[in-house]
Amino acid sequence: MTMKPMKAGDNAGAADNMFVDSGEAGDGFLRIGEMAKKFGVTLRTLRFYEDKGLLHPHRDGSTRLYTRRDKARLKLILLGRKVGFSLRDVKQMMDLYDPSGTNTKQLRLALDKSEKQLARLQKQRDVIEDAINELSNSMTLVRKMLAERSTQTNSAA
Amino acid sequence: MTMKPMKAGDNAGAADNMFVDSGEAGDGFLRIGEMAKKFGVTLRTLRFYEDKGLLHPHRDGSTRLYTRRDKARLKLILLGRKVGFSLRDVKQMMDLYDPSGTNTKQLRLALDKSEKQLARLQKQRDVIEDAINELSNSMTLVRKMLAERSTQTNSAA
DNA sequence: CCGCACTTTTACGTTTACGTAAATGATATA
DNA sequence: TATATCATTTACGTAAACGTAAAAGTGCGG
Repeated sequence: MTMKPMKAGDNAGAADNMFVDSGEAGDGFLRIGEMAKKFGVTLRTLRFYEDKGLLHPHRDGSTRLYTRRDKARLKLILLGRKVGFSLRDVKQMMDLYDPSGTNTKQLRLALDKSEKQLARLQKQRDVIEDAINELSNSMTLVRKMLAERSTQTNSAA
Repeated sequence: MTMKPMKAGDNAGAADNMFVDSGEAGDGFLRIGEMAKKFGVTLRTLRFYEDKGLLHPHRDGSTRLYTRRDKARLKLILLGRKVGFSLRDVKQMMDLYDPSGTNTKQLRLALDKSEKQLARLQKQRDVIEDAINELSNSMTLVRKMLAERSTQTNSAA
């Protein structure tokens, strides 16, 4: 009876309860490879996040074991990245999290940062719109120049 | 009396200038500081562009002298940057410019690159729109959480 | 002749989020 | 045992577009 270490991808939505805190080996602990696959990131990324203090997986000897908490944190990190926060910002916000409190300060900070980030995003969008317009204009010009060249039989500068 | 070696094959009096200069040193030759001020870039930027082969100002000894041609090129560079081209792309397109030809190949390359860049820009815009929406949603959530917290107990008088 | 503004070259620093070895260890299967 | 897969740490590399000294040369007014 070989207890395999369970290939990643087979345990996607199984153990997801919030109150299991087994001291020994319980399922729901992912090794780095499984964690990476589950979230579509690389091993390097997970180690990097840990190095930056964003994740704190348990250890079995030297092997990282990711818990439900780590999954929640990673989910937040990836959301933060998606909306354009730097990892530093994400960390700053996460560091304020206190499971035994109201987290009002954390929420305020998050909201504050979010407002600024939203402004940045809107500005970026405007810049891009501008670029799109300018580029479109240039392309129209170039197309005209090419059209002229192809209708002309010959010419010299 | 320093006779600067004028390039013979250049465009003598071509109708290409868009600005009238006021602070030039000599016959329409700008020194680096004037050039920088005129275009709103730093000295470092001009030297950097030269180092990358995007600009080729003349020299009076060791002093850079920017001609009308350099101004036109810089204008193009800055336009390229604005619409999101890399300096490498800009160089690649400029390197194909031949004042004695029809420049069909250059125009085609520019158009090709432009189409791809336009696609990238539109994609970026979409990503940003996505981010804006996600962030807005998160903010709504956070606001609700904060509202709950403040309607519960207390309140700072 | 002095000082000051301007310019020159060289070259390392900055930013962000990882990529990419290199060398080694641990576990599992054949 | 041999092989394969997964894991570890350390640390330099990457990309883009310059920033920022550092140390020295050039030109002009006073």
